[in-house]
Amino acid sequence: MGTITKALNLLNYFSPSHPEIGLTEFRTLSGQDKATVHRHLIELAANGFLEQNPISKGYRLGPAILRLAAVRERLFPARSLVAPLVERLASNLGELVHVSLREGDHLSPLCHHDALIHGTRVYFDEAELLPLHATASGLAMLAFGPDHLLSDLLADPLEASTQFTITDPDELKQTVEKVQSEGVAFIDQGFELHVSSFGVPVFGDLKEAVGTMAVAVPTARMTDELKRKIPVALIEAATEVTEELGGTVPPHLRRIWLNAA
Amino acid sequence: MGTITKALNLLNYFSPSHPEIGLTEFRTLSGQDKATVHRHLIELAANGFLEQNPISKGYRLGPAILRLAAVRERLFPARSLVAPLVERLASNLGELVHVSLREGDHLSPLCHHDALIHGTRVYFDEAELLPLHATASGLAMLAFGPDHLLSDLLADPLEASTQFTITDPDELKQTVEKVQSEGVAFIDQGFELHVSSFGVPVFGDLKEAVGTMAVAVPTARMTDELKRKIPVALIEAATEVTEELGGTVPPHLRRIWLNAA
DNA sequence: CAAAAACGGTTCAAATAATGAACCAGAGGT
DNA sequence: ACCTCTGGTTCATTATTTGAACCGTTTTTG
Repeated sequence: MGTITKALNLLNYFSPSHPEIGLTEFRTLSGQDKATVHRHLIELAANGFLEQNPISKGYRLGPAILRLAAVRERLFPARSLVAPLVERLASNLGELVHVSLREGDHLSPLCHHDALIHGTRVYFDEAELLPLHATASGLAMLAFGPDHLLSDLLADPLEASTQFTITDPDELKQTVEKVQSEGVAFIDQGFELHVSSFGVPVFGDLKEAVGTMAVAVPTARMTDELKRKIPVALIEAATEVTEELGGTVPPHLRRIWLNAA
Repeated sequence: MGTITKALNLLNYFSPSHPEIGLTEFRTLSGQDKATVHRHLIELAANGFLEQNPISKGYRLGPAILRLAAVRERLFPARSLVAPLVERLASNLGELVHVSLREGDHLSPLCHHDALIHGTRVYFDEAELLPLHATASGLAMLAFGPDHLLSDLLADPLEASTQFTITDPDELKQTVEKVQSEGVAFIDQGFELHVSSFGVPVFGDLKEAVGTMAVAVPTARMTDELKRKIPVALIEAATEVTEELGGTVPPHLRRIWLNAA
């Protein structure tokens, strides 16, 4: 692991429940030496990626990130283009919908929306990276994204998020093949207990999936009717998202999706 | 300059007019060896800070930035808190207003708004870092930010953005002192030709300025009336911004501002 | 209230990782 | 068919990163 990766990984420890992180905590989180972490923090701060609270000495995410995000959104306004489609689908289904983009061997939430019409709801953290083998989104990415993802993933043992997470390599391969032939991924409590979800790929300017769109439903509320409705609605919405991103759905998947609808 | 800084600096070459950058162009922009740049790009991409267009082979900003920006905004929603104040002031004055935060020895735009009621308007690029000695915002930061900023800046020769930029160290020192005593910075065409601007500091949880608020006006439109109106309105708005950020205006500056109003 | 633990931060020799000149391979262009 | 411009790779040399030990404060705690 290069120095750059080590430093950038420090940024991933922040989350809404963890707004400010001190030196010692970074050390335990990252498992690296204190001096190393400190120098990385200093350098990240000098570049505006972190800023230090002068009182508590803790670090938090800095303004450079906002600046770059503004540039990215201007160049490639994925978020603002996709958000309305996510909201519409969430309202139609009355369930949580999210679109995520691939970030290395994980998925990074781009935006999400929850209709909030039910008493129970799925907790979704936009700060959290989604694993590929434990989520419906991830399966969709494995099935329609770059080929190397699956083989890379199988190189190491699969980590279980719940007791339902697929950890057997052969089972994962078969599941991915099933998703490839059906065009929609479904996972029951693979990432969070009591949450089931459907996922489909979305495409950028290439033939490989660049991201995914998914619906997450509390398992208790997952009726047969929803199991019919969600894939159809998801396919339709994902097609629109793909178009908004300037991409095209590969012909073979388009045929599968037409049959499913 | 450490490896991390070198890599992160690569991200700063992106701008709305420069959405995608190739390896060779990065090499010329950064002046570093091709192999070095390439490895840095690969590592940034592996962490989601960049993504590569598989057809053109060019790189663009990646999804990790959006994810982190979402976290930062949730933790410290500066942008969303400040935006309405910026819009209101811009509408009141009919001119471009922006709020920027300090990012090392530069200012990083947080948000801006232009009332767009005039035929001519100031071009403002949220991707561009603002120098401290050439902008009204920068002078306000030098005057009320950390002390080391001015001395650090004077260590190297001052770069001229226009023929009106202050490049003489003594003149800069005097100007900063003037800003300290008056509470408001004014610069005429110091950064862009035909643009004049006023700037004031905004404060975070500390006694040092964490950012600035500024109004930029085409010089041709800068009447005596505007020169009276802008500082007063700016002081009022900056006080509100400081409050929104959870900060306080230092007592001595508060007194100066009261006299000015 | 004093001892001690915890925290942020620094130092410097040792070791590892970054570097860059030279080298591939493919895509256009002439 | 040739040249040139692109992105990308290699490997010995070099310089930067590394981390155990150390320092000075702050905050627990017996």
